[in-house]
Amino acid sequence: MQAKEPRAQFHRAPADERRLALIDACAATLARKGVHGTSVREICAAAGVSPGLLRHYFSGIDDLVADTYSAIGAQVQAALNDAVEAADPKPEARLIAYLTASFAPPIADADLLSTWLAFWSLTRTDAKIARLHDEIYAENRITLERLLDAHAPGSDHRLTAIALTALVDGLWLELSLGNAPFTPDEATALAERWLAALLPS
Amino acid sequence: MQAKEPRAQFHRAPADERRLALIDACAATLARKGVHGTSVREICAAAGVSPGLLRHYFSGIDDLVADTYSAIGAQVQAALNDAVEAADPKPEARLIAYLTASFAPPIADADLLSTWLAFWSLTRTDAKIARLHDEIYAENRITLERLLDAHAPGSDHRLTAIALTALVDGLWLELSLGNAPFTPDEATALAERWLAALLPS
DNA sequence: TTTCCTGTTATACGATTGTATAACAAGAGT
DNA sequence: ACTCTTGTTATACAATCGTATAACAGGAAA
Repeated sequence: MQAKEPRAQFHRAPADERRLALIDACAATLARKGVHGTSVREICAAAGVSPGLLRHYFSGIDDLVADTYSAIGAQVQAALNDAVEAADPKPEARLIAYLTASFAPPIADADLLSTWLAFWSLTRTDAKIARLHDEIYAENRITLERLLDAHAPGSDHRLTAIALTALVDGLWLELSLGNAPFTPDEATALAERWLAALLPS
Repeated sequence: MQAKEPRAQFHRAPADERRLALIDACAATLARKGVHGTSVREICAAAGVSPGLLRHYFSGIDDLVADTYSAIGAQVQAALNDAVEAADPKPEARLIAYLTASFAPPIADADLLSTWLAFWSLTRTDAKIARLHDEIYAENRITLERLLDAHAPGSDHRLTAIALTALVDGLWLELSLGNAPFTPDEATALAERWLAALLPS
């Protein structure tokens, strides 16, 4: 004799809010459980919602993951821009703020890296994710080139921006992966030193 | 009426050979199908072997993935060392060869990156993988520091090695992800230029 | 208070997952 | 030619996957 379970109580949320909750839950699950452990049921459990609801807001789990990439990418850009605006208005200070923001929260974060790795690995198999990647990185590069130009006008900063992006990404990666053989402060010092060496003012 | 399938022919391979075949198949599957698409059956199909055989050589799929990380890590180190030995014996040439080998095959390779991303993402969830990561990166850093010391003896190259590793990793990453806004030659030129700027000879 | 829309839950489905088990056969040793 | 070990296949299993469907109930509108 099975006692029939009473249907769980629930709250009707505005569409935007629920979509966002699912996106957050997706990012959190990607971070904590990895690609392998991220399933519809796991995401919905993290969002405190029944498994079926995912497909009421997204056409499928792949669609949700893509939207999560979009959202996280925008969050990162926003955090970087915030760091720039919070800095001393001198072009050099703004530039350094942009570069070194990656070595402090919320950018230097193990959870963020984990989700980011998931997106990178999907780049090969998912065309939509690949397009998002190109967009996000192009925007990042343009922003950096603009800051470089404000600091040292006139010359072409394409390759400098590429190299600085690579340096920052590499440092951010090891830092967020954990057990890095250097501190965030050392990473910041490195970025400043390399910038000075390559852009004599 | 189902006609009984005749049992497939098979070849009895030496243990080492079959283990290696499974490891290669695991790497290839990780690269082509991503973490999500890498299953016991998929790996064994790639190895041309029945699904059950995996557990005759490995305690499970996680064990195989860890061994694959070991093997791929060793292959990468070997390729880097080969590049160094093939270079002009001058310390500077050896150092540059080590740094720029990442921008040419077999290191700059989309498949290699895909498997590497899988390993990175497992770092969070799998303790064995995390330990392997630390070992591989420590070895890489020590090698680089040694090459730096041969080129410019006396000073402490810890932070220089860290920064160069980050730069190279970042460039390698974008290059192998595809659609990079720079060529392998430009990456090589960048590494040389930055090295010269930071290590005046 | 009642109605009614629809956001939400619950359940079911076939496909696929990792692993366990037993039958088979390849090929070396005799 | 025969035996015997064991590498290999085939099959089965419970668990979990993504998705489809229908019943339920929250809560704004009337």
